[in-house]
Amino acid sequence: MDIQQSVQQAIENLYGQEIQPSLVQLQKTKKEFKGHLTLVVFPLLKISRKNPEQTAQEIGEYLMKNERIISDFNVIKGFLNLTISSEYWIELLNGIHAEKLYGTTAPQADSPLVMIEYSSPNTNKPLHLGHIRNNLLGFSLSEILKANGYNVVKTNIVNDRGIHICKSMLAWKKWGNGATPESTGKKGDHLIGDFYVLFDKEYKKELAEFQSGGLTKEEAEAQSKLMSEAREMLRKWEAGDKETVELWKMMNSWVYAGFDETYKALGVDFDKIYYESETYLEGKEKVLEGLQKGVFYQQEDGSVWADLTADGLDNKLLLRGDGTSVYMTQDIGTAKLRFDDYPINKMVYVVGNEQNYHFQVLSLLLDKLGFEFGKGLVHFSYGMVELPEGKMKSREGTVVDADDLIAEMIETARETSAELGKLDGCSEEEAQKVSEIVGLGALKYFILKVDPRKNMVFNPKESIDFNGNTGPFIQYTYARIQSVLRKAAEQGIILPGSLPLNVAISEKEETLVQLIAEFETVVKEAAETYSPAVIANYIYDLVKEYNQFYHDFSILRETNNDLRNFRLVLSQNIGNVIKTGFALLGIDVPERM
RNA sequence: GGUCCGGUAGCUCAGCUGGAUAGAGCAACAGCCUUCUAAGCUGUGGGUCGUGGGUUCGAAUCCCGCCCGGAUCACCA
Repeated sequence: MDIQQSVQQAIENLYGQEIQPSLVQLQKTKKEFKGHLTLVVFPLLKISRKNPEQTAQEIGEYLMKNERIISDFNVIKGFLNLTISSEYWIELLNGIHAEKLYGTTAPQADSPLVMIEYSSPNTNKPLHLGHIRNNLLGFSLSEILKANGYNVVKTNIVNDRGIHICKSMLAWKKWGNGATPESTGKKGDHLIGDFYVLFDKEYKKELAEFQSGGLTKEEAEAQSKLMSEAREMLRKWEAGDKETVELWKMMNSWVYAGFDETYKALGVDFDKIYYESETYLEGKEKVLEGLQKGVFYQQEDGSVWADLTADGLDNKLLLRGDGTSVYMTQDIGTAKLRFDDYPINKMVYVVGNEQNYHFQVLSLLLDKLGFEFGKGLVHFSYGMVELPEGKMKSREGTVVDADDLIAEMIETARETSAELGKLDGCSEEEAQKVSEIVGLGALKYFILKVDPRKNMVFNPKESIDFNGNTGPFIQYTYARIQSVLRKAAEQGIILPGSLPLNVAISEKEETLVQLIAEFETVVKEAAETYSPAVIANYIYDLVKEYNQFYHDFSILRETNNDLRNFRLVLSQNIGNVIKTGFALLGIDVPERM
C-alpha cells in the first residue's frame, strides 16, 4: 500500500477537493522527533484556510480516524509527524523477506542496451590511482544499471598506437638487451613503463647537452635524434613494416598480460575490448564522408575541420594536412564500429573531467554525422584524485601505482587483522582471502563514497584506517550478522517465511525496516544520477543505525520466540541489503572476519 | 579572457527536485569488553554552509553579481 497516495486521498476527502500530488510533501521524520513520516503542511494552507498548527492537527486527527496504518501523530509548528503502525512495518518486512529482490530488476531480452566505456589505458605505462577511480566507477555503474534492468556491455578502448608506444619500443631496442617479463621477473606493463621512463630520461639528457651547447629549448627539441627516431618508428608502424609491427605486438602482449592481472585484482572486467589501432582508420573514412556531405570543410593545406561556432564552440580539427588522424577522429571511428557491433540505445563514457570539452564536441560531431545516439551520449565525468601532499605528477615521481597500492592495502589489512587476532585459527588460504576482501573493500569504498564529480583527496593512511565511514566497518557488520545467523542455525532455529503481525517491536526496529525498504529508491536514484556514492552513503547510514542497536538486541537470548525470529529476519535482510549494495559497488563481503 | 565544475567543522566527506535546532567519520577529551565478534558502542567540545544581494511563510539547497581553487579552450592522447 502506498502511504503517499493514502494521505493524499485523505486530504482530498477532508477538504472536498482534488489536489496536486506535489502538495503532499512526505519525508522521513528527523531523528529527534517521534514518528516515521512527516507531512509538511505549509503547501496545504491555501486549501485548509487555517494556520499551520490547526491544519496539521486537523489532518492528523482525520488520518488517525480513517487510516488503519497511522497509529499516532504529533504536531510541531507546520510539521505533522505520523507514526505508522508496527503491523505495517512487519508486513513490509515480510514482503521484502519473501521477494528478496532488494530493489533490483533483472534485465530482459528487450531491455534497452547501454554500453559503458571505461578504463581506457595507454599501453606505455602501468595503471595508476586515477585509473583505479575510473575502473571502480565504470564497473560499479555497470552493475547499478544492470540492477535497474538495463542490458549492459562493458567496453574498454585501448590506446595502443601512437608516438608514446614508439618511445618505449625504441628504448627497449636500444638499451633493453632483449629483456622480457620472464627474464626480468617484472610485470609486463611495468617493464614497458620502465622503458618509457628510460626514453624520457635519455631524451632529457640529450636536450640538456644541446642546450648547454647554446641552443634554445625549442631548437634542441627540433634537433633531437631520439625523438626523430621515435617518429621514424611511428611512420614504419603505420606503413606496416613487418619488424616494427612484430615488436609492437610482442611488447603490447606483455602489457596486456600485466593489465589483466591488475583488472583481476580490482575485480573489474569487460565484455568487449576495442583497440585504437583498429578503429582510427574507420574514423578517417567517416570524416571524409562528412566532408563530402558538406558537414565539414577543408582548408588549403588539406586539413579537415568542423565548424562548431553555431553551437557556441570553436572550429575543431579532424584530420591533419597529411591526412592522419587525431584523437577526435579515432573516437568517431570507435563509435561507428561499436554501433555496427551492438544495437546500442545509450552510450556512456567514463572519462576524467579534463575531457569535458572533448565529449561536448564528440556529441555534436556524432550528431552531425547522423548517429542517433550522438546527442544523448553521456560523458560520465569524474574529478581528479589528489594526494594529501598535492597533485600526482609523473615527473616528480608522485604517481601512485595501482599494483603497489593494491598490494599495500592487502598487506595492511592483513597486519591489522592479525593484530586484532581476527586471523587466529585461520588457514593461510583463509587469511589471505580475508585480507584481500578487506584491503580492497577499504580502497574501493573510500573512492566510491565520494561524489564522482568532485576532485578528491586520497589519503592512503586514512583509507587503511578501518574505523569510521569505511568499507571494512561495513564488512565487519556483515560478518557479525552472518555469525549470528550461523549460531541460530546451530541452535536449530529455523527462520519462518513470514512473521506474525502482532509482535511488539521497538521504534528502532521499525526505523530499520523503513531503511531497508528505502534501498529500492536508492538503487533507482543511483542509476538516475550515475552515482555509486548514493549507494555507498546509504549503506553506511544503514549499518551505523544497525550497529547502534546491535548491542541492545540480545537476539539469541531473546525468550519471546516471535520477537527473536523478527530480529533474526531483520538482521538477515539487513545483511542481504549490505551484500546487494556492495555488489553494486563491486565490493565483496566476507562471511567471517 | 571565454566555457564548464567545485568551495559545508582543524582534516576527509554527506546533505543540494527549497522545510524543523546543518549531519557523519577522523583528530581531541571522558566512559563501556564475565555480553550474538570492542575493526564496536555511548557522551563532550568544535560551523558567518566562500561572499553580497534577490525570490519565498521558509534558502547550504533556486536566481544574479563578486572572491578563491581546479579543468579546458593544441595539427597531444
